[in-house]
Parts: sequence; C-alpha cells; structure tokens
Amino acid sequence: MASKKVTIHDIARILKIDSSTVSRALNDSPRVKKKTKDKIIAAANELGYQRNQLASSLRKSKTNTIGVIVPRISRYFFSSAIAGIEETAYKLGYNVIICQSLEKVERERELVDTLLAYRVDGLLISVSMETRNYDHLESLKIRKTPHVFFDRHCDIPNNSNVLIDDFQAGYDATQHLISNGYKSIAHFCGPLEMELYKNRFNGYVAALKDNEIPFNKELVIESRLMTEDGVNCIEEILLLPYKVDAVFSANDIAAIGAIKYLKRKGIKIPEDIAFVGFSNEPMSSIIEPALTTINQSGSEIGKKATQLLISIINNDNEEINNETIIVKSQLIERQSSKHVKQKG
Amino acid sequence: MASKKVTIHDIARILKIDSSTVSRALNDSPRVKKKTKDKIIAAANELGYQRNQLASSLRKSKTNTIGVIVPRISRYFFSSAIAGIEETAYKLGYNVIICQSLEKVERERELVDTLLAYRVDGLLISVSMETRNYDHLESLKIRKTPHVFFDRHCDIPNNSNVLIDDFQAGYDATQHLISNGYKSIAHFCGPLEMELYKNRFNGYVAALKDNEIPFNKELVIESRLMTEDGVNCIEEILLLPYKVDAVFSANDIAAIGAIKYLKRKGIKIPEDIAFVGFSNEPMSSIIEPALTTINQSGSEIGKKATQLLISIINNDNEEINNETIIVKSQLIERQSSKHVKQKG
DNA sequence: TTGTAAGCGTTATCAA
DNA sequence: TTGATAACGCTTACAA
Repeated sequence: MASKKVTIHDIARILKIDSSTVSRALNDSPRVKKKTKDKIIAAANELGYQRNQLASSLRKSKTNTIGVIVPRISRYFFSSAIAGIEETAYKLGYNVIICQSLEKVERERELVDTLLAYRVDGLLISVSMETRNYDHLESLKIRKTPHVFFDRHCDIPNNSNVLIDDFQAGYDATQHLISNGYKSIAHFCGPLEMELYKNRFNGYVAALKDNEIPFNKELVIESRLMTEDGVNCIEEILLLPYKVDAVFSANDIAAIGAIKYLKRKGIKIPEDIAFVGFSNEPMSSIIEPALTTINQSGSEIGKKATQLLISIINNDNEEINNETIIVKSQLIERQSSKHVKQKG
Repeated sequence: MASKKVTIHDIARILKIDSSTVSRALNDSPRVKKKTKDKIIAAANELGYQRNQLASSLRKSKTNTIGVIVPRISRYFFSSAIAGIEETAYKLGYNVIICQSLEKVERERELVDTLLAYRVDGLLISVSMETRNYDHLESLKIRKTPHVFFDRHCDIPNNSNVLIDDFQAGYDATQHLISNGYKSIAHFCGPLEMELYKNRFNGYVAALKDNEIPFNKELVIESRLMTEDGVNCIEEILLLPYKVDAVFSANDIAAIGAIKYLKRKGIKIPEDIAFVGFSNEPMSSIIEPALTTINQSGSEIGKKATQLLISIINNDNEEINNETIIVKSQLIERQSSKHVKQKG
C-alpha cells in the first residue's frame, strides 16, 4: 500500500512556518525571501515532497492538461500527430492525456465524459468512423469546452478544425493515375458520411470529370478500409465484366490488403492494375511494388491543432472558436502507379 | 471560456435537499430513498451535471487511474500491449493514462513525476533504452507506489515484472537458423545494459555453444536498433573478410533496414544471407522476403501486467510486489530464413 | 515578507 | 432515510 504522501503542511510544521509560505515558495513566488525559499525547497526534496496535482487543479480550476482522442494510436498518421501534439503542448506548459476510441462511437462518448470529469482544459479530437450522431460532440460546444477537431472532423457548424485538403489530395491522386495513362479507375472509399472520405471521393469525381472520363458508380466501393476490406473490395472489382486498370484507395491499409491478395493471385502491379493509397504508412514504402500515396504531415497537423486549441483556452473571447486551418499534403510517387505503355 | 460547471450543491439547492444526499444518490448508495434518487438523477441530467473527478479523487485518495509509460506508442508491440492494458483496466474499473518516453530517460523521469503528481493508483512501465540510472524507478519502490514493469524491465531486486523469456526466444531464433543450415550467424543486439537484450544475446550464445559453433565477437554488433542502425550494422558485417550467412536481429526494425539495404545492393535473401527478426511488427510480413520473427503477444502481456498491478493496488499486503510472470513467445517461420541447400 | 482564513467539489462520519 | 460538518491538499485575497 502506498505510503502517506508528504504535504505542504508537513513541510510547514517542520520548518515552523505557515503552509501558505511553503506553497508560495514551491511556486517560485517572488513574495518569499530567497533564504526561506531555499530552506523550503531543501526540506521538500529531503522529504520527497511531490505536489498533489488534484488539489492544485481543483483549487485553481485549471488542470493544464489537454485530452486527445484518436481512433487508433497505432496508425502511423495518428502516432505522428500525437508526437506533434505532445511536443507543442509541452512547450506551452500543458500535459497530454492520450485515448483511443478504436473507431467506436460508444467508446468515444465515454472518453469525452471521462476527460471532462478529469476537467481537462481542452480536447483534440479525431472522430471515429462509426460516429454519426454528434450529440456528445455538440455538447462540448454547448458547455463551451475548448476543442479542436483534426483530420477527421464533423459537419457541426462553427467549430475549429485542422485538416488537410482532402478534396485536392483526392483530385491529385486521381489526376496522377490519369496522367500516367490509366483510364478505368476504381475508388475504395471510407464511410461517405465522414466529411474526409466524402471530400476524397469528390476530388476523385472532379478529376475524372476534368479529364472527360465518365463516372461509373460500380467502380466506387465503400468500406471501413481495414486490411480485409481491401481484399473484399478488390474481389468485387475483379468480378466486373470489364477491365479496371487502376485503384485509388482512400487509405494505405486497404490498398496493401488488396495488393497482397493480387500478388498471391499472380496479378501484376502496376502492369495489370495500378494503385494509389493515402496516408504514407511506413508499410507503404516496404511493400513491393512500393505504394504511391498521399503524405499528410501528422506532426504538422498535431502542432497546428495544439496551438489553435491552446489559443482558444487562453482566449476568453469565445468567438474565436471558429477557425479552420488547412495543412498541405503531397503525392509521393512510387512504383505501384508507374506509367505503363500502351494501355487499353 | 468554459462555462461554470454544475455541482452537487447546485442540484441540492434546486431540490431543497442537502448536497450529501445528492452525493449519495449519484453514487447509487442504498441509503437514499428510490424516489429521492430518481428525482436527483433527473435533475442532474437536466442540468448537465458531470462529476468533478479531481474533487472526488482528492477526497477519496484514490483516482482509479493507472499510468502507462512506454518507449513509443507507434511500435506494434506496444500499441497491442496498450490495447490489452486498456481492455483489462476498463473491466476492473480503472482508467488509463498513456505516455511515451521516446526512449529518453529524462522524459521518462518527468513522466513518472507527472503521473505521481496526478496521483495515479499505480504504474505500468516499459523502460527506455537510455535508462541506466534507476533512481526514479527505485523511488517508486521506496514510496511504495504500486508498479509493474513489462517487456523491458530493470534489474532492481524485488520488483514485479511481466516478461517474455527473451533467453529462450533468442535461443530459438538462433537454433532455427542453425537447423536450417546456417553456420556463420551474426547478431544485431540492442544496448546490452538492458536485461532484455542481454537475455536475447545470451540465448544466441547458448545456441551456438550447444551446436559447437565457436562464438565470434566480431559478429555481434550493438546499436539502438533503429532503421538506420540496421543499415550500419549490415555494412559492418559486409566489411568482414569472411562470409556471414545469417543474421539474428534483436528487433524487426533493424532487420528490415538491413534487408532493404541489401536488396538495393542486389544481395539475395535468404540465399546470400538469411534473417530472423524479433517482435512480429506488421511490416515483417509485408517485406519480401517475409521476415521470420518472434511473436510476443503484446495484448497478453498487457493484460497480465494490468491484472498483476491492480492486484497489488488492492492488496495492502505490500510484500506481494515481487512476482515475475513469463509469457510465452513463438517463432514465426517465413521466407527470410528458409533452408538453403549446400551451405558453407 | 509572512500569516490567516476561506474555498475549490467531493465524500465520510456522526447525529438526527 | 436525510442533514450537518469536517476534511482531502492546495492557492489566494486580505491582513499584519
């Protein structure tokens, strides 16, 4: 069992001074004589004093802690976003509590509740794929809890977001395939209720249109974009009575699932079918052929989101909570979408 | 700015009852009349009441929260361990705060301090590679803060640990290469001050000995096992004036770095040089040839560690904090270490 | 420069 | 079954 913790009162008693002086000294207040301060700090170290953050935060109504909710910490994009968040928060004097929703709304809702009960000063959220009902997120707005959505946002009006231009990225990915000579291009998309997947999809559609390639609904397959989904998607594509020569997948994971499946079947990439993914997961550069993808700088997005959140926290002016920052993304060309001569 | 939060006193005032009754009702105490309880819960929902966990924990001297420190959340092993930890903790009524040390002692030390300041009920720690000085970890013991080391432990006596049998795994990996006909086997090892890498190394040495293969110090290269380290290690090996036909790497990341480098050079795997990695990172099954590796069940380790920690927390008997649990690991055979005829 | 005292929002003890 | 009250450990007016 944990031993009784040392408090400022213990220190005060020993030094025969008041606990308020101890508190001031430990907070490096200028209102304590240097000599007293030194004595107090020495005693604190001696006794192994450790501030009780609960009591301090309760009294100050300020935790200097921000809560982060992501779908899955193991995804490269999110872990690099967390790196950016932690670094920035730390510099600005904040601690970070990281949570994962595992793409479940119910869990997301509970995490929001728990983090609010812990009285975090603000929240950074990338919503789960399941999230359709935004009650728990709208309540943040109603309660005026500072929050910023990053990457996966939701269409509640008047929120702060840090996003990439998914439309442009979807357009770029598709245009790249078209420029490299591919004509019949499928799209593996995520749940279209999510803004981000809708935007990637719209970019795909726009690029086809600008190149006068007719849009074919059969070529768009919606899923949750896990590895198995990639397999199912490509199987569906292979069943079509005509040849599809390229796929733009809205994430790398599904693309890699499909590529592995095709390789087992002896289907050549990109000769038989080309691929472009999304997110630049580390695996995308390992697989053969290496996967062309869209790089989103997670750490940049994390950094921007944290700066924005903390400015909202510090700014009592609540009307600032209404800003959307767009972070640039880039296409990374690799082998999986190489130009192939004499296509269809 | 966040709006003023509703407290039990607000509810009490409105219902013209005492706040202690409200507290009891919200904690579902049997000592409140059903009718009163319903009225209170209705009012709480109505007003959007949310318990202040800081105040509650302060009063109870119990946070029902455990802190987790891992080197890097993006590593597959750790993110799967975290999944196991969260699931188990949740079932047992605990919340989890996840932190990453990024392999830096200084950060690890700060995280321990921060988590203790937050008054977590216990800690799960996988120590950073840099950690040589154990002061901050020993102080946990002195302060009697419940804690369990998992995967990466340290040699402070009388601690609780959940580990895999690294010696056995290192032995198995090496024996596998020997059984498949390889004779000159290098070892990429991590910092030998770390128990875990020392044990993998000792397993390697023991397997050589049991097969009457002389140990050659030149074949053991120590590093931090990042991707670049893998490249440096294999370059060193290639400079040797004799042929090395296999490598046992103490993690997958370094092995993959080396394999990518060799492939660029046109060196064939496993024909020219075979590989066995460690950890079963997702990338290890994607690379070609697929990497033979040791699978450690992260979620199993996380689960066991959490159960042990919580039993220590609940058990005032402090002498229980002295248990080491070993979780089994398995060799996963893939292409990178296939038997090659007519070696040496 | 230091001390006094109240209060942050709970919960636990005791009394009614 | 409910109420009154003190206490958890800290910070901060205000006083001295």
